Amino acid sequence: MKAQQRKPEKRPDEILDAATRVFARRGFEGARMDDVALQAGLSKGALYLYFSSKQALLDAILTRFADRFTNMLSQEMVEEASRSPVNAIKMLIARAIGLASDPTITLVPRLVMAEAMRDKDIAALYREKILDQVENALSILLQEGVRQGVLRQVRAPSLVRAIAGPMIMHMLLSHVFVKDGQAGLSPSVFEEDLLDILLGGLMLEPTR
Amino acid sequence: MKAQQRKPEKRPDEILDAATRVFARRGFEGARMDDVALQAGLSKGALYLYFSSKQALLDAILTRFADRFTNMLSQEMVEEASRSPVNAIKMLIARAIGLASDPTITLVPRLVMAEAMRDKDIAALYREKILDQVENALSILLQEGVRQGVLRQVRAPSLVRAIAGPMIMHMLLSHVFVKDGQAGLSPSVFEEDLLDILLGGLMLEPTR
DNA sequence: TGTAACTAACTGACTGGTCAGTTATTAATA
DNA sequence: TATTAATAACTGACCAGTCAGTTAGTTACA
Repeated sequence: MKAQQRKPEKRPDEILDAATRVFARRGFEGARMDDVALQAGLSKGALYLYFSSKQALLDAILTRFADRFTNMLSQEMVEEASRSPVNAIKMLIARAIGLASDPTITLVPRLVMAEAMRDKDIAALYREKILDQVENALSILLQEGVRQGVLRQVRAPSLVRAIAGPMIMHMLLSHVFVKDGQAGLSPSVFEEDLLDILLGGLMLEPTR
Repeated sequence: MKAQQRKPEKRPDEILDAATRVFARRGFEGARMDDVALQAGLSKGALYLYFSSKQALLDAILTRFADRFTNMLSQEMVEEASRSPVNAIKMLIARAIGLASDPTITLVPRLVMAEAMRDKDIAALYREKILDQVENALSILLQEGVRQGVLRQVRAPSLVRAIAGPMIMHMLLSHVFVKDGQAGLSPSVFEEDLLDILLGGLMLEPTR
């Protein structure tokens, strides 16, 4: 279907989708605007009618993702926190594993991880828009759990590492460092094990 | 000091050190061979006397790191495994946190994470040379712990995610997504918390 | 209804700059 | 002097961004 026959008002989102795929595959530097255009079903020139530069495209991808992410940390979970922090953590982990297991949803986080290494601005943007949000949510859960006497008292930054870390690792092992010809760890099995470890601990008879 | 007055036999390592810094800072695609040469105190042409291409430089960086890494998973730890798997895990985590906290040592893992996204070969190399090694070591620890009745029975891939994940996250938060003007989480504090969580569990009165 | 005028959306050839890799030459040393 | 190490100037491919021109769709009017 030719470009002019599709709805022009959808063009920015179409272009961002295309750019996300291409950037994730080739990296920002390695991606060519011609490839983005091809993916979007447009000519390169047309891209510049909607975005002023390659960098602007990257910024827009991140901003769009950050906005969407905000909606993922649902209100529902925050409410559950006051009732049962442990249940809220279970919900959070289950949902996060679902997201981390999806190759499409993880495109942007993977892209960000790669680009943040060389671009302080992107790192700062992601830090503020996503990571701080996660730390904040976990901090509330933790505080409530400690108050109710059901959770161990640890520092929030440690908790972020202990919970978000396994998610990142799962994402990397599932979509980047793939063992080919071998089925990855299934989300439900991982969920079961991770809840055992994080909630109950690795040791069977804790002595600490 | 002029290039010709230094020892030529050290040149390959010097070049790899320089390339590691430049690649980690700019990314592989974004790095310029002129910058690598400048860092190494050489001209660009001289680089090509030691490495046949930019890609060869990257491969050599990874191979050298993989070789060094093998020595880090010390024999000592494997021996401790049979005596006390729990202690061995404590040692492993303490050492890994030390490594993950060091901005120089983490240069290569950070570089790899960025490049593996767009290069299947690099991903496969790192998977085989590093990640499988880690999984193997943890698997042995786990097996022994379960046999002795001190560790919970979980799948090895889940354990890799639960233990290596927080390390990666710590590395990312310490060296990539840095909150500026704010001191990061200290390694010793993180170690204390992570051992509490992983070994004893988040819940104070486990019901599972 | 048919057609002429208009315009938003798009195209693809082109340009200027960048950079991996090469080569002709020079310096150091045995 | 012969050999090894290194340089600096160069080449050619590549690509972000530009722009003159095209196309498809819309409005105005007889």
